[in-house]
Amino acid sequence: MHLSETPMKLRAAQLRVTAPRVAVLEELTSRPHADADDLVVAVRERLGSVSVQAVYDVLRALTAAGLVRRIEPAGHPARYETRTGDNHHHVVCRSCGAVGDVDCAVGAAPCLQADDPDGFTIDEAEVIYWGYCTECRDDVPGIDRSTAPQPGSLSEPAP
Amino acid sequence: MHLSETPMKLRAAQLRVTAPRVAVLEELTSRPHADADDLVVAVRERLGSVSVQAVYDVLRALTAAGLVRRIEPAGHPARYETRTGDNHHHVVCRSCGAVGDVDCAVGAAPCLQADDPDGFTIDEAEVIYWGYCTECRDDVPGIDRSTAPQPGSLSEPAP
DNA sequence: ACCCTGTCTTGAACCATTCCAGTCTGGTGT
DNA sequence: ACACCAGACTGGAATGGTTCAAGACAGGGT
Repeated sequence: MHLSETPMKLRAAQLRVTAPRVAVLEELTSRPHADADDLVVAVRERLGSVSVQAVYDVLRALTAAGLVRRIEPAGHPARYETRTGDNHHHVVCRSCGAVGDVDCAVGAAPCLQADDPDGFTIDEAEVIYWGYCTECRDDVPGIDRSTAPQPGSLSEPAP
Repeated sequence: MHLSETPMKLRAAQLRVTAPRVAVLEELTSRPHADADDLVVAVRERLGSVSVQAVYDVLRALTAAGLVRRIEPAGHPARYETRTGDNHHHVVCRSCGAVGDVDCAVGAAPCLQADDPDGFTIDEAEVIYWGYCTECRDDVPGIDRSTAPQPGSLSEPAP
């Protein structure tokens, strides 16, 4: 995979090719689920200096163009990833905020057909799994599904 | 339903019974999915004056005790609801942020069994449906599933 | 009735993100 | 090649929801 194809992606998305954009997009490819701050640091290592706002601006442009997807887990800063278009969801560690990709076991959207959405017109379903990553489960003693803040959805099977 | 049973709920949850707590809990029962600011206003109408921090504090205590559930839709302030423990999810209006309850069509958690969560120990699955409420769909001309920012999960049925 | 723990108040800080005005530059047309 | 201009970047400041800190106060067990 040649990195030089990144500019072509930008072009294909009707976006100008600039150093910050290429840098953000490539860094994001090599480290999925990075947050804005991670990217600022990473891009600065590449280019010497970039303003925080430039990174946010780039991320907004890329998101609008559909090249990156924004994930906003409650209580954590937004994460970004380049894997777009496929129906996948995320696991988030309650402790360290680590994010992992999860393909829905059923493949795509069977339970995502909402039952009676009060007249809402639904166009997207977003699933976030909460739990603990391997490291945090080991670090924090006694963490198991029993110590979770809320019993939560999974622990209540259908009546 | 007597309002006076609210203190008993607090007691049952090992919480002290105070005016702000009773007020927050009862207001939250009568207006589900209220955000912190709504509650500050509502509680002030009842009690004359309460500090914003008291409301946040009460909400945190109630949430920790499992009496209320916190919903944090990306890009909107947190909402709170008293309906806890049952496996239900939410629809959020992209335009006005209105929130509605949705019972999963399948009843409970079939697709919520994550496939290969990278070693994560999952204890909860959170589903948020995005779309437009009845009013906003009418107000903003041309809104339909075709104008949605991202095609999203629902538009991609299983291969 | 007393005391202690936990709750409310006031005030300020926090953080991710956005807004603003100005300067610079990619890329298209001449 | 050159010039032009919409659109990107820079720096600085502001926003808004939420949380922290220190002190005054009060619920409720003893």
